[in-house]
Amino acid sequence: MRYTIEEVAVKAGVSKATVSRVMNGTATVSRETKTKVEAAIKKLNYEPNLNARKLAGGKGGSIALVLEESTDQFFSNPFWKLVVDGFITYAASHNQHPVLFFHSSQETDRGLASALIRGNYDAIAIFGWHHDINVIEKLLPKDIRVVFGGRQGESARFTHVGVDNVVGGEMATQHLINQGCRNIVHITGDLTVESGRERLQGYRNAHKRAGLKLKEGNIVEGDYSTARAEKVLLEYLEKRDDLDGIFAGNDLSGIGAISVLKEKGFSIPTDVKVIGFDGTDLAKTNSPSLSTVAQPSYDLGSEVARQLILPASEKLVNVNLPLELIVRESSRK
Amino acid sequence: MRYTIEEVAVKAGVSKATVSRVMNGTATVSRETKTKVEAAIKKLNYEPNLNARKLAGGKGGSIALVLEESTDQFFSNPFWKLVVDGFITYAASHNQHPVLFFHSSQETDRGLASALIRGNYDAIAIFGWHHDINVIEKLLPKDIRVVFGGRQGESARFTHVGVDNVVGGEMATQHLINQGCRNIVHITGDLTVESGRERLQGYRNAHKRAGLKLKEGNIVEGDYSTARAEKVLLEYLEKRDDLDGIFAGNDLSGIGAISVLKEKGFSIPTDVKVIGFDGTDLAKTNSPSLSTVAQPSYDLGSEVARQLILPASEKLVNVNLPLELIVRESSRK
DNA sequence: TTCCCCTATGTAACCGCTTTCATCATTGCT
DNA sequence: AGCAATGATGAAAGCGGTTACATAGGGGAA
Repeated sequence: MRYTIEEVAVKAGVSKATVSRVMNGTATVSRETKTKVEAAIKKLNYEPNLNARKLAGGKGGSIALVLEESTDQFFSNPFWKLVVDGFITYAASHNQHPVLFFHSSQETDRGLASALIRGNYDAIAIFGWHHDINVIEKLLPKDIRVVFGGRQGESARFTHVGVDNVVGGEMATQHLINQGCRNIVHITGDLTVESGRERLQGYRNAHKRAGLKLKEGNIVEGDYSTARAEKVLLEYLEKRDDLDGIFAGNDLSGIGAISVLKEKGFSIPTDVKVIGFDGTDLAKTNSPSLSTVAQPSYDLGSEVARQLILPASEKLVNVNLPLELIVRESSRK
Repeated sequence: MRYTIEEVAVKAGVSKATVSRVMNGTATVSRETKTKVEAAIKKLNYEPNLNARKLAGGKGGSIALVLEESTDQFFSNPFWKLVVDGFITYAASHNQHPVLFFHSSQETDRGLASALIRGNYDAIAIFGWHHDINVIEKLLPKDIRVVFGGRQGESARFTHVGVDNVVGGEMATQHLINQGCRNIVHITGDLTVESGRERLQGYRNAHKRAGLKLKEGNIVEGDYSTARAEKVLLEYLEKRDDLDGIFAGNDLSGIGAISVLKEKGFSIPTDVKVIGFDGTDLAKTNSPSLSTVAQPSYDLGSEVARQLILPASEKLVNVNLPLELIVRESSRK
């Protein structure tokens, strides 16, 4: 059976209270007593009962990572692998064993909130949330720390770690313009998601700044998937074929675009230059290799984890991570 | 603030005990009282405190899915997506919101066990475990149900849901033999994992049954990844090139094998026939499409979830799911 | 009617931990 | 030497549930 704090106390010849103090470092305990208690803990292989601890008001040292993504997107986009890696690795190095939640769209927000509440985590990271942030704000107890990943938060209560997708969209578009493109198609990301809308905004901004007129017809709506990008680009090409550049909402879409272009006999980058977004390995290994605006995905994960684990006293602030333009074959002059 | 059982009791005009009984259905309660209590619960939007409940000995209704896979493998192999999908979907349809654990190899087994213990789940599914099953057996309290996925268990205490990998290996190899292959290379899976060893055994069995002599040199060790398959096959081809069939440990490896073969000028399936394992979409969309021994991945996930959720009174039994030979271009005559 | 059993519900103990409050021994100052 | 401040520790009261045990009606059999 599992030992309890009582047994540790007896073994160490002290009271439960003292054992608790030693474990949590919440009060001064003499060196001597501390040593005794620690020895007892180790000898008994004692694991505190988290339920009891949390019930009594203590922190449990458990954190959760919520992924509001279809499993399709999640598994097909290497971006997520890096984020998760960064998150888990950072957490592990701080002795935390994070738990993952998938929030499939079939479920209600309340369902998720309910699961999170019941799970009683100290801190929760949420990636890809594209609902009303209020749902979370209302449903979760105030003492649970929440950090949003990859999103520009508008909440006073929660912080976020992300990238400036507007700037990213500008970088990508500007690059194509610099390379001589004048008729750039944007295969958007998922426009129900903030990042998708922001990258589109960047695309608009770059046109304005360069004094280029933007044809609304050049904006075709994707959803971050390869299949969808291929489909919408094909539809686009049925109507016009004078494009000379494509800014795809992410690498997956960019790869889809390239495969369609190749199939249709366009030469890349001579006829059409293409750039993606995310900076995944897929872009690197694609043929031709795909230029991209790279997000520090791994760092995104680890920074979020860092914020989650920071002591409660620490004041959190929003963090914007840098983007990097990576030029490869698909957009060379 | 969150309401407690006490407040529900007051609101309903009954005692805490009765509220508890209504929630858990652990004793007979009159229709009338039951209705009152349920109304109170609904009106207050009451969510029981899981910690308190579990502390008091109740079941919490939380289940965990542990994935003992490198995130690399996990994200690159669509097999896992289906398993997770099946698991989550089944659980969701039974009002369970499962939690995922990644067990990165950096951590100690104890670390995982410790996290699991602390998390206090009612039931735990473990996929891809390739350590001593005893670790789990020793560390986890006896009242936690554990089901292993994709593994032939040898434990009296735990059940498993999986496929017969030996038979699968035989099916694949036998198929190639039927197609006329006489010099079949086996790019093994990860031999540190049971499934890898079993598929290899099937490969051996098929040779024996067919009365074919097996060249040990034809067994090249992969690790279920595409990259590794390409590497070891290239090494193999440097020495001999008279092979006429390849049984790859999984689809990922099969795809790697095909790309190497194509590059080296072999024609598929004319010169060399190839078959993979798993039945992922990757096999279907590959060019040429890859024959495979399909696992019911989705069902694997959902069956494990089903076992996890079954009432405690139910006696669990090991389940072997059927495999299916799918013949595609890569192994046609 | 009386006794017994069964149903419906309340009372209170307990799960394992944290934390407030009280106690006691020191230590430092005046 | 006397007293306050300080440090170390124990006792006990919860935290929000579950459940064993007790109690109070009601109905049927004797």
